[in-house]
Amino acid sequence: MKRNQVTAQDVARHAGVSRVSVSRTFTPGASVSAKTRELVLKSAAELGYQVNHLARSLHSANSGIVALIASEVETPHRAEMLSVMTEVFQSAGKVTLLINTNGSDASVKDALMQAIRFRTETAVVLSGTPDQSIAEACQSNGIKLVLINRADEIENALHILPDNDSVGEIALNALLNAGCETIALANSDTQTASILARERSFLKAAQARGIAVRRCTSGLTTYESGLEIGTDLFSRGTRPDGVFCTTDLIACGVMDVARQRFGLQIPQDLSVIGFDDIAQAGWEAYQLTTFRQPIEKISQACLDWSLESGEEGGKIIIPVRLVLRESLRRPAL
Amino acid sequence: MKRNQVTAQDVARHAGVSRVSVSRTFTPGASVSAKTRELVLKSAAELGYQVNHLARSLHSANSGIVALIASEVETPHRAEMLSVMTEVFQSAGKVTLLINTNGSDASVKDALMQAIRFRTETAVVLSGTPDQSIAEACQSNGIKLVLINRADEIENALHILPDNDSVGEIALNALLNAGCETIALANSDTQTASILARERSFLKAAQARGIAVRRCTSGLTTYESGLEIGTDLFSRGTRPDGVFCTTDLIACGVMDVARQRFGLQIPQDLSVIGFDDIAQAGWEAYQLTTFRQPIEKISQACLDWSLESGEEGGKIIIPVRLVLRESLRRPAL
DNA sequence: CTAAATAATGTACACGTGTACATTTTGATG
DNA sequence: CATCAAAATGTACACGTGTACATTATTTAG
Repeated sequence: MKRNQVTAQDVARHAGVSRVSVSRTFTPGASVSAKTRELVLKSAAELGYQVNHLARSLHSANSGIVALIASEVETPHRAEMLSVMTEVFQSAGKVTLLINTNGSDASVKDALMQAIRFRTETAVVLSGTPDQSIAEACQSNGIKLVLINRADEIENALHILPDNDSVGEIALNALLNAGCETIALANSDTQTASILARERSFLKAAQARGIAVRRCTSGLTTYESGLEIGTDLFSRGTRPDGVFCTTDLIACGVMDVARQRFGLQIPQDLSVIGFDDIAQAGWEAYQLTTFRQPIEKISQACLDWSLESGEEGGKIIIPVRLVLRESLRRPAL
Repeated sequence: MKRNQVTAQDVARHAGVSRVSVSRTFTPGASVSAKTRELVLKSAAELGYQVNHLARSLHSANSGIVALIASEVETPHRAEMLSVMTEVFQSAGKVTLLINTNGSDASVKDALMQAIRFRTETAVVLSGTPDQSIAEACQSNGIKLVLINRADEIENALHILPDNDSVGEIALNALLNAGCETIALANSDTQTASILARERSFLKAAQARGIAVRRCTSGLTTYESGLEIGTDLFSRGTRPDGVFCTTDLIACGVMDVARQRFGLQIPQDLSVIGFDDIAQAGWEAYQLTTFRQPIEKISQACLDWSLESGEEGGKIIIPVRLVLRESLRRPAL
């Protein structure tokens, strides 16, 4: 019950050379005469031969495989992240295993187990937090661990996270500069490290100035939650005229419900700030002022660290930038 | 320069059993006593051992790897597709290699070469069209080929495409039922098989009824193209009051420019139909009537065929369904 | 042309795993 | 306890590749 595939042996026979000559032809820097290389390449092309990287990688140190572990892949921000990540890793000759951790809590562990089974060089965790035991299992199998937007510290892993602490101050300033007087914060109920950090820094900045903030949370980090939060915000109590949403999806929901159900004009009646700079934030219907993370830089940092030989982890704080659009009454300076 | 990893040998030593016993413990249906199995599992957990699937797969027929080949992964429809596909394949114990073919034409070929190198069981091509030579190379390496939304026929490959031919008739009827009198078609300039097919079937249906259709195309299949097309549609000639857009992204652009720049009300002044049913189509700001493909079914069909032992290809036409929302004046019956 | 140096090829083994076959252990039956 | 069947374990090899080492062919230096 063997699978039918073209092997180096087949090419060797077809080209009338030895099997090692085939191997050497496809090994950069190996010693083969121009003539036999020619023969081998021709036969390989004819037979449709490609080096079996699975076999190669059980001999050499590197498998050339990187695992991307993420949930909610269909979400705009995640999808962009994955797109850039795959591009960056591919341009370095790596190949990416996309492991979808939908829902289940245990699934991050399962995902990392898969990463081990396929002897991934690196595992980039974009959602969920691995516990120490599985992290150790990764490392004892020579797998480097990168955590994106995770607060929890894991020994020897690389942590990449946006500068959430400075976000609150910037957002608050922008809202105040826009002339907002009743400030609100819209967040999901998800206990994700990064959105909690944004919330915390916003509340802290407000407290430092003695400004009251109405905090309104609901559901998951989705557009639909934005609708709910918006409904709650505008139908009860004093209407806020400035909202910081921890996510663009939530912001879009808040904006839509503000306009459609409450007849509010943006930015005349309401200023909104989001986070992520998803494609829709730039759409005419929203023109949302939001924070952008340099996804390319994050991906590049992942790759660079992944290629390093060292073992020690680290922490990279990525600066974020406020992208000014029309959802603020007067652009902040 | 060996990589440090835990092997079955290590586990065997640690558990005081033979290496094969370890192998058998992780091979369903193999004969191991409960006692040694216990020992092995305990040691494996302690050492963080996971079976090396790369090594396993060069002995057995199946690698357990499936390749998803796509460009524009950050796009809503693609992202959803990938999300569902990975879920479906993962639930069957497979692992997915995401290969991003951004831009370059040759890159589909490169992607398939990667698929061969990693001895993928199946390669699902979501964008770009492979030529016959590389398709043959895949098959001589035992890789099954699935083409999604590709018109070109490839020997022994599975072709899955939506029922584009019936789309035109349905869309036209819906627009006419909504009372539209000046009909337009908005499309990108991309020569993608599926959107060309939709355009053709729409024009054909209109011609069969003697209805004139203004055809307006521009750029890539993006939101921004929608803006351009919309600008062109509403600033020159008779204003259409019904538009079929071959893609939701284009539809969103058309809707936005219609409202923001031309003050048109939807659906009072303009009825719009899209295709794909991306998440944004359901957002309050759009409420776009659009066609939905059963992505889960498509993915499942992929998986099923992938698991089949047979070699022969086939063609599956997937029915599409019109999702009625508020972008049509009067809902079609 | 010979000797030495270099390049090219061949041989043998290693990587980590699964499995056919042979062997040993266990358990059941008389 | 003896006998036999079944279960468990061990041995040896295979999967497709890379590479150290030995060997042969080719080039260079003298």
